[in-house]
Amino acid sequence: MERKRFFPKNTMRSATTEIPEKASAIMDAAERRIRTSGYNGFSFREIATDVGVKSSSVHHHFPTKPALAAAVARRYTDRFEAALAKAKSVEDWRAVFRKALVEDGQMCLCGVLGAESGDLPAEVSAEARRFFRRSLKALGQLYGPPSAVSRQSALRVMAMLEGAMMLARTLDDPSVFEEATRNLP
Amino acid sequence: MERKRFFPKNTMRSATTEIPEKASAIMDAAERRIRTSGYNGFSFREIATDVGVKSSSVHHHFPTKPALAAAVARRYTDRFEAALAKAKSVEDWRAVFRKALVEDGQMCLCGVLGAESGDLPAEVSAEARRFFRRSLKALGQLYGPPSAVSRQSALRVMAMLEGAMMLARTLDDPSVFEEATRNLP
DNA sequence: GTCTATAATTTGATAGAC
DNA sequence: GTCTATCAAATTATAGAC
Repeated sequence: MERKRFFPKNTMRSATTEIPEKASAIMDAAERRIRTSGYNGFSFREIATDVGVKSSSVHHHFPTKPALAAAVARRYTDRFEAALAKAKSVEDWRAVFRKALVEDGQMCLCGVLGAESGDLPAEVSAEARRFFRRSLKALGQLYGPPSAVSRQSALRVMAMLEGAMMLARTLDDPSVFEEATRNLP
Repeated sequence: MERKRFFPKNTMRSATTEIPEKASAIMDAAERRIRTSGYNGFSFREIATDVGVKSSSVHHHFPTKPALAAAVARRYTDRFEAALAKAKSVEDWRAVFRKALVEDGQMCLCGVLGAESGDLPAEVSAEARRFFRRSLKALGQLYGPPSAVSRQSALRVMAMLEGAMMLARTLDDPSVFEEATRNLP
């Protein structure tokens, strides 16, 4: 028994993202594929199959592949920042990366994009760059006011977390992540 | 004026690799492409164009795409180990990564493959795994005989170098690598 | 919004002449 | 070993009916 709706079904917005349900499902599928195979490793048809529609319907929501990937990266950055908005220590950061790796078995989306950023569409590499600029700024604040020292600490931690994730996945051994990131500065 | 040859021209071997000249040129092109765009980011036709032949000629030297990528990764590992055979400190390791990044503007081949290792052909991901296993072993020896401590040091340094490379490339700023990897343990 | 149909291109791979 | 020619499949993307 459905209750009366304040909005027609198709235009309902999720409380957090303001993105239509179907577009959200498409982005979910695309995010999973990109985090597994990279930007060049997914197709509109795969995404369509994942969601249960045809590829032309995916194009209706996202006109081009770069546009879809950029939207996914932007949402990823938003969620990442929300998850770490209240982070008090580098251990909170470590926990977010660990969770993605161990529970979801996934890489950092922007780590994957960054690795192949050599010839990514401009709008996609721009989102990857934005992710790291913002993350480094937030991470640096854990080490005091902006300075050469706090910046270096942020760079070291970010490099470590991203590198450890890639190593753990390649070696198919989560303990690699635990070992590499134990006792971060 | 050519001197007499001991081998027909086509089967001359390079002194270091024992790989025919043409196959070597194909691997050079493939390596450059993979380190820029990843495994899913290159095609036989692009490689053929780079080398100045047709794609069917590439297939003559390497029957399939996974076979070509695996051969490239194997040769990369060999060269990497040769370059670091006499390494006395972690600074030597850092120098090799820096050179690739700054002088050649390229990522670590196996770092790129590792990032998209989620659905790589088995023979390709196996080579990426082999690269890191062997590298970690060699790197650990800088920190004394095999132990939990030397293993952890190797993991930390490797994660840092790979992560710093990816960060520097994504942000298009070599100083990111310098900062992140200054004063490695 | 989703579908069918299709265009235009690219992909990995093979057959066979030279 | 390299070429031409070709294949079957997949790719991104668009037009238009419902």
